[in-house]
Amino acid sequence: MSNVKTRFAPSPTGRMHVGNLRTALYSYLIAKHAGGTFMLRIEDTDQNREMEGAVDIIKRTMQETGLIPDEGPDNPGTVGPYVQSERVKAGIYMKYAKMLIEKGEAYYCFCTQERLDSLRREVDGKEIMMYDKHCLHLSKEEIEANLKAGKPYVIRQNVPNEGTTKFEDEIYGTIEVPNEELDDMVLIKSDGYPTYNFANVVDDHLMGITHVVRGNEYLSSAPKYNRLYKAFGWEVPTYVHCPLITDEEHHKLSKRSGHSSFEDLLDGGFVSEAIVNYVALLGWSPEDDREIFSLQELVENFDYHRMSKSPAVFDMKKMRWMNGEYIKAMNPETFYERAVPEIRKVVTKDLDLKKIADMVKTRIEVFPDIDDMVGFFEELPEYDVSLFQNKKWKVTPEKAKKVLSDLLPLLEAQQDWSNDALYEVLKTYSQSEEVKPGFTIWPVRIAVSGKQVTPAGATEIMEVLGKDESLLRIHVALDRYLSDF
RNA sequence: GGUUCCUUGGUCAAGCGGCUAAGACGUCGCCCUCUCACGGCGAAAACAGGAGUUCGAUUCUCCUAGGAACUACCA
Repeated sequence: MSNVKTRFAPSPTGRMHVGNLRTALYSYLIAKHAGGTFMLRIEDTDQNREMEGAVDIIKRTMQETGLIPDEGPDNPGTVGPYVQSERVKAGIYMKYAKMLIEKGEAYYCFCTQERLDSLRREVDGKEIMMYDKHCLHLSKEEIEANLKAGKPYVIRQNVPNEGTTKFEDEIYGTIEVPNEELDDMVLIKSDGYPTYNFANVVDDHLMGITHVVRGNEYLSSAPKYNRLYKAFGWEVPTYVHCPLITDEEHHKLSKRSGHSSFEDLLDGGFVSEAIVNYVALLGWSPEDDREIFSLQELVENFDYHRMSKSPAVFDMKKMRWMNGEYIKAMNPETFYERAVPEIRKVVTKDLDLKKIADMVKTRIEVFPDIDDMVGFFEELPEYDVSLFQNKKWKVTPEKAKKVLSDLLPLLEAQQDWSNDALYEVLKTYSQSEEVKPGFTIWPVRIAVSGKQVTPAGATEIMEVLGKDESLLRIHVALDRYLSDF
């Protein structure tokens, strides 16, 4: 057992978008590849943004993706509690914040919202604010008096205005930031809750996290966290910042961007293994050309030193391709189970669903693709007579009419309505007429399906449709669509 | 605006001083074929620009340009 310990620390604000999912995945992989521990911590320090049921979504997502935490709210280890609101109640954060005040690394701030607002200014349409250290200069007496008077306060980190702060990231190397750029960020909010900035440092240390894996949006604030570790005299963890995942406009994926959450993808007919697999390859590549990886195979192969720095666009096309690969690799039973509900949306008749499922398996990328493909089994769609036209086989409506009229008595006499037998009938007829089988089959396909493109051969379709329905459809073609020719 | 990071085909990416610059998705073509798909074969398509360092830069350094992230009592 190695001593590597990572954590996934989401805040329960809704569905999990794929950027978060990938962070969780990389965090898991780094721990598991090293034989270490993977932990889940819930960061619910913002009561305003918290969403009912979001914790369940997180847990369910981790369950479905296989990213099972070794420690977490449901299976506590020795460093709990694993939910930050519970840690607040235990007084953990306040205790450490006060330690920082004693060291002069933090201070009480009693500034009102109005005063803070007055510090705000707008640049390029964006509002920016830098705290002016006003309360740093309060005397001991003033602070005491304010506290006694019950004035609301926050606790801020005290960052000097000179010098620079640097830290090491495993992916990005040394990052150095001038201190004057570092705001005196709030550590403890006026409601007594810690901010992410503070809770995260305290918890990661207390919970023994060795590798902090998180999104690259924290890269520029990481120096501030480093100052906190140093102020406490704690060992700084290994940082692994992951490159961003963006939409096709190259903007960070956010909850607002739509079909980008794990659950949205599941709803859209993607399988979770494919999602995990695809997302793993956004920002990391193996040594060889392999692209299909199970979670276990990822654990074996994942070396975080091969992570890339540049942001990656989430490409729905490739995601779909990969999902198609997983669908094709599914065993027929599993596929059948997942396909039936989709087929049932459009086919209510008592047909052989197993055969229909087999037809679509290599033709879809995502389950809802099935809908458009098999609707004609339920009901013959309206179609245009021009569909009978085919340049490759040189079929015209006139010729189609002859073929179908010729075939009708042969098919009516046909007993064995299996695909093979039916194909024989068509082939034999073609030979006697001295035409290619394709010439004969084309009109049959149109008549029987009302479509030029079908997920199966014409005779397979007839087999599923059954004799009565097939003949009925050929009659419809002759009487309704081809009567004028 | 400031700070930080990023920059190989449309997209994901390999490359870690010397290569005809991999591979995958997508696109296009051909083959297979009872249409479509699957499968097979093939094609088009990239080192942002400029200075250095070097015998030699996609690879190292600097500058420019472009993009992104951050800049909250959100995480």
